[in-house]
Amino acid sequence: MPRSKEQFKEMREKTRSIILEKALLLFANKGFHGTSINDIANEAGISKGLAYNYFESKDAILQAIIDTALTAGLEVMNVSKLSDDPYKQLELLIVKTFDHIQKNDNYWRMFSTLMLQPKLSNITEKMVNEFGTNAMNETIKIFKKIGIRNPETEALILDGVLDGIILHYLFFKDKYPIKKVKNKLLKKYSREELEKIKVL
Amino acid sequence: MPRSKEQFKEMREKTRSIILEKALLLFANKGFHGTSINDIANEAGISKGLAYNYFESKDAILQAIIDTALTAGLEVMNVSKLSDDPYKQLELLIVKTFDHIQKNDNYWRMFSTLMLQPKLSNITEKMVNEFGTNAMNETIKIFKKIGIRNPETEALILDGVLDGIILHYLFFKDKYPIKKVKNKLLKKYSREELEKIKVL
Amino acid sequence: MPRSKEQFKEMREKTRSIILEKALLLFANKGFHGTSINDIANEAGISKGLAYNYFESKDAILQAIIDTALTAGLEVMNVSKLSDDPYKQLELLIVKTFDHIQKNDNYWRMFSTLMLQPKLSNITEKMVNEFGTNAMNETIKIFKKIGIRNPETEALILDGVLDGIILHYLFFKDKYPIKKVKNKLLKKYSREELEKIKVL
Amino acid sequence: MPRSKEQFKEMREKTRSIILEKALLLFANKGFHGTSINDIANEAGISKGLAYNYFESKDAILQAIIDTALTAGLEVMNVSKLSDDPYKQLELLIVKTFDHIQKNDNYWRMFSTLMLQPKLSNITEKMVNEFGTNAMNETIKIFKKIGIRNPETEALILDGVLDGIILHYLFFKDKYPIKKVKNKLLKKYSREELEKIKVL
DNA sequence: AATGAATGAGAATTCATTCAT
DNA sequence: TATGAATGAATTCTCATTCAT
Repeated sequence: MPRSKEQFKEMREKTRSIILEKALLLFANKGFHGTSINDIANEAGISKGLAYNYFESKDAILQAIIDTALTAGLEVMNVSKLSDDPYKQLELLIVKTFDHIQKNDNYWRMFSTLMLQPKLSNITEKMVNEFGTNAMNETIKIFKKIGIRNPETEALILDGVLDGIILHYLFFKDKYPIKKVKNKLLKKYSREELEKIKVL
Repeated sequence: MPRSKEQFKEMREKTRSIILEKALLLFANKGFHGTSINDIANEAGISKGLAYNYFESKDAILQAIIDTALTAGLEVMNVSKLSDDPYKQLELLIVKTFDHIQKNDNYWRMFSTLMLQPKLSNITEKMVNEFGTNAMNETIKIFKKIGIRNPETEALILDGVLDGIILHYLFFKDKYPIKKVKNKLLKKYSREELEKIKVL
Repeated sequence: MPRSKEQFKEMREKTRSIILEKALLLFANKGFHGTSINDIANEAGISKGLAYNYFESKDAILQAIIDTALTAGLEVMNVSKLSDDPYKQLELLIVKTFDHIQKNDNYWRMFSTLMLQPKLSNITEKMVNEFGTNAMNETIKIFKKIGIRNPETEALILDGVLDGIILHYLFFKDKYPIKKVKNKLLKKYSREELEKIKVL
Repeated sequence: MPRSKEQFKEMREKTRSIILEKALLLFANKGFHGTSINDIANEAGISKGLAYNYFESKDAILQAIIDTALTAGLEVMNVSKLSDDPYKQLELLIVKTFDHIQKNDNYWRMFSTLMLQPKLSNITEKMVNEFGTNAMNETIKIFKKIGIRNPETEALILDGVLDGIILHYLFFKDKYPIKKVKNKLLKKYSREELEKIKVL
């Protein structure tokens, strides 16, 4: 008597997510090129062949990881529906970004190593563009609402500082005083401070 | 008539720097893993075997590129001897950093892809630490001189925003409005603006 | 109410022949090596595991196809019981061969790709020998009855020309003027023509 | 001191032809799919990697074998420049074909296994078409010159019988009475016999 | 110093076959 | 009987590194 469709689906779901989980861990720690399918299979406790039952190539595993994260990541940016106050939105954007990175540091470490790797850019490019454009647009909208001069440039700087800090945090991990930096940033982008530089 | 020792040394030096130059170009465009020794040798117009006469491994080529750049890079940070005015120093730091990245974008593109790749971190770690610490110290010193509260955190933010912008610039290249962003940043870190936030 | 044994047997027989039918189609179109058990199972609408319930290996499927066809093929050759006239028999042999190939071109295309593949010859050798010998004997008998000199060599030539034309037809398919060639061949082996060359 | 260009060229030439020679032998005896690069390298006494220094893929080895043989094979067909007499040409065509096959049986055995294999047909198709068309044209020309009715159909039959006999010979090798068959065929296509069937 | 042929240790991928249910 | 997840051995291909000359 064969297993039921549900049972099979469950099995697949479980194995699939183990593969993705372990692959992410390895990609983040050893790099994409430094990780072999063998590594992933061993770590996931399955055979090399089985990995190919789930993903047609190593690239497809990466693709799946990125796709999964893309959805989650875009959600973070979506602060406009949480508040109408642009100052509050700004605060939320910063807070949620820091939160997200701290909770998903493996993913972002992996992603950072890939982002500028030209050979893989067909996989990452879509991600970066979709994500980046989305973040920028959101930030620009906020700055416009606040009434800051040159909202586009100001957005580039905010996104820059966020990404820069993320980069440093990913590299130095626990040695990086992420909390202090976050608070300072929140102050810099608080209503009081922004009022001062509105006309800059 | 045998060549003089000088001539030999000169030739070696020249070949060596051609290898490094071509390797950097390839690493930046195709990634470290995507570039083979063969590629480098072909591009440099020498044989594969000869490349090993100059560098004992592919890693050693990378090492040499990084070492070379480290020296040049550290020079950029050294703004304290150009002026005694901390505001002027800050301006110089920003201007020189942007200049440096624009003139050495291949190097930084390559470096970015490597920085977070743990397998190569024995090579890059030294670089990052030396460079990063140096930059931080310099920036902290300036902020202290200016009398800003929390100079360490402020320095982390400045270094963050610089690195973030560099990252975006490296990724988007000519599509990135680097000039506008630079000017905005210079304003943000000008005497007038800093006076306002001194007590932040 | 359990199904009767008859019903079960019938179902098995049906599934078995679906497998063989689909396998033949795939072998003919993608080659034996180019066809996976998965392909066959999918095409047959069953699971991979079930295929192994019917055949113990991929080779066994091939074996079964060949065996099935062997029986049908041998029937074609059996012209002696349809007429006593050797000229009529010759005509029938040619006509039936052409008919058979046109109706079973998938089978013969598959078979041709296999015939000279030594690794599979343990499977095909029996087939070729049994079939070939049979055809030859039949042809020799006819030529002897007609009274042609060197009936063995003549038979080799007739079998040769038939197989050669089949090969060309299988390769060129609809582009090959099979009808014209058949008619010409029938003339060449007609009573009138054979009388002329009897003493050749 | 490096080897001279000549020395390198010689080395390459030698290794290359060993690879091709051994590959042909293996392809003919074990089939294309039944032969691994490892087999070829072992047989050729070189490392697997070196084989890839000479040919970029297993397909490329096959391609090279076919290309080499194509040139040689086309030469065989070129009987028109050896004599102006169409009867003599016909005789030469038959004799040279038999000779060629006997001397190159490995090649033709390999080729036969490939010809109808759809997956490889992009490699073999060109060969078959070029070769087949050439042979046909040559034969048609001869039959036209002789003044036979339906020279095209007659050519299809001659080419058919030749290919059929080749096929049988390749399969049965020494058990096949190739000499007798050749002589009988020469008689069938001699001036005397053709005169008889001219009007057929 | 210089060449490029040669090696060999992996890497990704495929697929016939087995197995637990 | 039936399913498809799981295995593992084999296969193609890559490339840093060595070596003979």
